[in-house]
Amino acid sequence: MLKFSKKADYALLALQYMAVVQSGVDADPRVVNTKEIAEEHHIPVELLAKVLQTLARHQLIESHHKGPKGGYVLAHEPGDITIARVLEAIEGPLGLTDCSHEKDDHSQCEQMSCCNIRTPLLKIQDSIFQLLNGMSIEDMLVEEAPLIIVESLKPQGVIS
Amino acid sequence: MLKFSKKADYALLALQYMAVVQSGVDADPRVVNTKEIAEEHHIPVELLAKVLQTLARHQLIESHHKGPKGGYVLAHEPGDITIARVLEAIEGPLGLTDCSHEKDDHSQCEQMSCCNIRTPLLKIQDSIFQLLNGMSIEDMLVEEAPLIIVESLKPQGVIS
DNA sequence: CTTTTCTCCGACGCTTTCGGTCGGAGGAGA
DNA sequence: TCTCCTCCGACCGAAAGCGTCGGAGAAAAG
Repeated sequence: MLKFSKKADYALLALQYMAVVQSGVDADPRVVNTKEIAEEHHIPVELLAKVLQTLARHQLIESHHKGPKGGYVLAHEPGDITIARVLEAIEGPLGLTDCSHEKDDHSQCEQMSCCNIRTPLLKIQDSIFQLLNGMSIEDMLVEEAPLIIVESLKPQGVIS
Repeated sequence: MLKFSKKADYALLALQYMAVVQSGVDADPRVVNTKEIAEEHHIPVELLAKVLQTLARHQLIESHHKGPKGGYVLAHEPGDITIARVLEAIEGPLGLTDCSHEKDDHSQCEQMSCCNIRTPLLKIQDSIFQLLNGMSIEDMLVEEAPLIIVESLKPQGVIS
């Protein structure tokens, strides 16, 4: 449960790799193609290609030099590409429950009227969003990942 | 993405309802049966039954008075039943990535040696765990859900 | 004591989503 | 102009999740 899909994993791997190459600390900044990333990380080429297509469609990356010597380039600074944006691009709008988003047909779930756990669940959801929005591809470049502190403040007057 | 399964939703709804009934603020404490919870929340009876079976197998609830006038009772105090425990009971051990847990056959994923995003992802995972362990069924009883603050401290010397 | 009724319990089938694969379109370089 | 390499969209099989059904057991009624 709460597991990232393979596509999400591949997307993060690819973006991190592209950021490393593009920042040019090891070599010259250059465009990278699908095959290179796939072989580097031992993942199926065709599937990664589809993932990169999706990222390009959501304008997180851009395809340059279509043809030989072509490839992808990050469309934004690594610090501007948050984990939340990547996940939303790959897997659509994210939310813990079905009633998290306004449906297009304005239909609401049957349990709405008698749902007593909606509010606390939305709290958890917001916290997770905050978490995923607070970390970006840039934070994945450094060896020491940023320290994230989660603090739970109990409300006054709870049953103890 | 990151969506709870229906079964997890039903489990939380049922546990919250049981806690309310068992605490006896509105009526006398009593055991509750599957049918009552299902009708109260408009969810399929049979599916809820299976969810409650799973919860009982993991000793989060106990079945009493098998037969007429029978039902379930919480096996622990509402404050001791955390969201994380419920999710683990329903959906198995939770983790963002495949390499989160030690496999029984000690096999590790192919990307292990070239995985540069494992550490930051584990950080996020730990934060979510902290979040889910910090909230319990008890916190779902009060109207005002507990305030959860997520704070992200950037490490020193990141690329800016 | 027998019967009935109500409950919990495990196994089965269907639908949807995810993971993976294939062929086609388009552009750059030789 | 030809060839090659890249990106792009559509297709298929597999797995998990969701929902349903019938059976076993125990308590209460007669």
